[in-house]
Amino acid sequence: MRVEELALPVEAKRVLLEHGYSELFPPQREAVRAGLLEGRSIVVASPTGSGKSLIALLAALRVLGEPGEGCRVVYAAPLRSLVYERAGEWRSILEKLGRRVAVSTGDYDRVEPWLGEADAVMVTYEKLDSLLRHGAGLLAEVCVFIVDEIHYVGDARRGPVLETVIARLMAMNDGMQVVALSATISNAGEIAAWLGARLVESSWRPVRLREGVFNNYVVEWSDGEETRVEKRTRNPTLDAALDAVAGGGQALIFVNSRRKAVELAEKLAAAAASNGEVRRLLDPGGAAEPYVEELRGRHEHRELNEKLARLLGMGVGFHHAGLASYQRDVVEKAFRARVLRVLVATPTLAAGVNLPARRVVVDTLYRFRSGRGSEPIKVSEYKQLAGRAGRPGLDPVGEAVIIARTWEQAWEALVGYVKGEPEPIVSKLVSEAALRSQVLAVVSSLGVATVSEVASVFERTLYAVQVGPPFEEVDRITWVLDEYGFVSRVGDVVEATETGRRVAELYIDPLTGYRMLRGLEALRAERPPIERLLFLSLWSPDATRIRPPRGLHLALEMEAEQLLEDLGFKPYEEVGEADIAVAAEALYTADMLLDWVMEKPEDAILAKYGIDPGDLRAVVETTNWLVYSMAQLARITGHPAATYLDKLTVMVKHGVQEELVELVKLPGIGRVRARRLYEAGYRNPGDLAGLSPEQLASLLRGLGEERARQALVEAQRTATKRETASQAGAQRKRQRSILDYLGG
DNA sequence: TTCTGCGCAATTTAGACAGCATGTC
DNA sequence: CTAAATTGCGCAGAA
Repeated sequence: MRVEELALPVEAKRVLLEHGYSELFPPQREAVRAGLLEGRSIVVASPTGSGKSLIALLAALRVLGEPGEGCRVVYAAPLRSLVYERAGEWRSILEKLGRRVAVSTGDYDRVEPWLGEADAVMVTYEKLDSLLRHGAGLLAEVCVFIVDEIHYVGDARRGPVLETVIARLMAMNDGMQVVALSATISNAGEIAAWLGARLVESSWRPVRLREGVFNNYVVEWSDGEETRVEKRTRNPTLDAALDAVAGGGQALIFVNSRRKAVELAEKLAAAAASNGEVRRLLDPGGAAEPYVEELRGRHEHRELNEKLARLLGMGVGFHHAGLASYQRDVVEKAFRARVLRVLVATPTLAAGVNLPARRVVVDTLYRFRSGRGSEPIKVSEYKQLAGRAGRPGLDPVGEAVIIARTWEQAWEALVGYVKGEPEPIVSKLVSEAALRSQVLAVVSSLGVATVSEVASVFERTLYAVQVGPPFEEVDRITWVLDEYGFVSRVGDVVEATETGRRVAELYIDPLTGYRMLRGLEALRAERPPIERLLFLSLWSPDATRIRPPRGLHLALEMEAEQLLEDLGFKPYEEVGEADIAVAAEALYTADMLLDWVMEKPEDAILAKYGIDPGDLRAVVETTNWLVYSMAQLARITGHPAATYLDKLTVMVKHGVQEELVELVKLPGIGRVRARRLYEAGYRNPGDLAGLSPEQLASLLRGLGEERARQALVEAQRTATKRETASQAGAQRKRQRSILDYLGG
């Protein structure tokens, strides 16, 4: 079946051909035969790389393929990176057809103001949930809903969001086409039945996959063949990788800890240094230079950049979530350019962007899970890793190799994983945390409703299909929310309170909101101590925390107990031991954030707390959101610290003291430059008025004149707006909501 | 007094979603 | 209240 033959508008087909799509892959053909282009709902369960993204695009083109009214297409995926990657393709194609594609994720900077008029809206699951909570009108006009990686419904943390969103969207849009894309799963039929969809199952891959188990320097492949592996480094994992490199391919090693990722990369580099053959196998020659320079040229993250640069220069890399995003980018690009022959990575790489290699080496099938010790990963997780093997066009066959350390392990790997079947997807909707959040969202959007009306929203979830409608659980949760003060329940009738509605919109866990409000009661002042405010944000189920070293545990816990008591929470009575341990972590993380807002240099913070750039970024990002939420809660409850919390939001985001809050809002001005300006006597945007772009640029190292000009324009704008605002006097502006720019 | 080697105890252990366009006398 | 792997520590004995 060829693209030309498809029942799509001529123009759409022309653009597809232009982009190199001509012949359909088998799963794509089957999807079309199953009615993809007639608007049938479809579940496609097939391996990574089998062409599911074109299936999604075809579904969009069915309704957006020619100019005219059309209707809305929503695409949802679990990771921002996936949304952006897909959006790039969609834009290049749909925009040629006069359609508007909007991307909306939690990255505020990238929200298009015209989201409300977009033809295609591309979002993360949570963002879609958030749009629903804000009552975005566009969601009632969806005719095609594409859910990528739908197997995430089985994920304990994110699955409940996904299945509720799907249920609500299906209920809102009768006859909506649902196109769900999934990895291979064992109960795809059940998922299809849930969605009222036809099932397309396929094991077809663009490159054949061979799986095997390494034991005692012999790889036993699933087809019974055996290959000997040469001992080059005496480390089985590295030798299994080098074996593929010797054959002209690249290898991707998956490990279960960051330390191991770095360690293996270093070991391989050491082997290259002492062994000529290994060195020749890996040597990137001058090709590594641009990547190495990019890292050495930065003046922050010195230690990590030097380590990474040294390794990249030898053709080896590591990759994990502790890296800053530019560092990850460099590593990914270098691997794609085949400058790196071996890359050692944690599972980030398997879930995120597409980065295949001829051979995938799975160092271990075990992973640590807090509270449960080391336990075997799921078969589906292994399949996800193995699925990265084989670069289309470059490798004749992809190979996945599991490293076994004993005969027993080898047997388990072969029988349980290589020949194993992925687990079925099971709904995780009914958990306290998931339900309280989702039930509040539903109550909040329904207005006044009976408990059974609320519960009926969950009738179209996967949980309802697998277990039955969760009526009793929903009923119970409404009482919990009533206790928190976010819902008022009288008899069987429920209604969200004002704070309840705001908590739902802010997208924080109701427990987070409840704790914040209670804690704020004990901090009734205009300027409560920063560390207490930070602690309150960090002691929440939504927060990202860093782990204190063991030695500090006892002291931190004692301090945490005291702090909890001061904030009005009774340790051991209402706050359990586990939450006190969380509080100790929160305290430690608050210490770090305090250094951050005191403008301690980033590298000094990383060293002091033993963390990597990516960790600091994660803490800053989530805490910024939580402090913002706390500020909002303070505002609507008339708390005196509201204004100060607004400032703290900016201080956390940029890592600055209070006096730099205004300066740091200017584009191109971060914590370092703002401090420089301040010390030079420019204490707020208005002070910059007399400066020319050249003057500003020369004042701030590394800032180009164009960026300087933009900063000055913004400074000018801020200064005048302030004047008009004060002239406007008592006239109070309506509280803005997200709807103002959603057009909902 | 300092260094080395051994065995046991202590320590550590992946990832990444969400809000928002301001506020003074 | 889990478990594998690595690091840290204390101690004995040698230099």
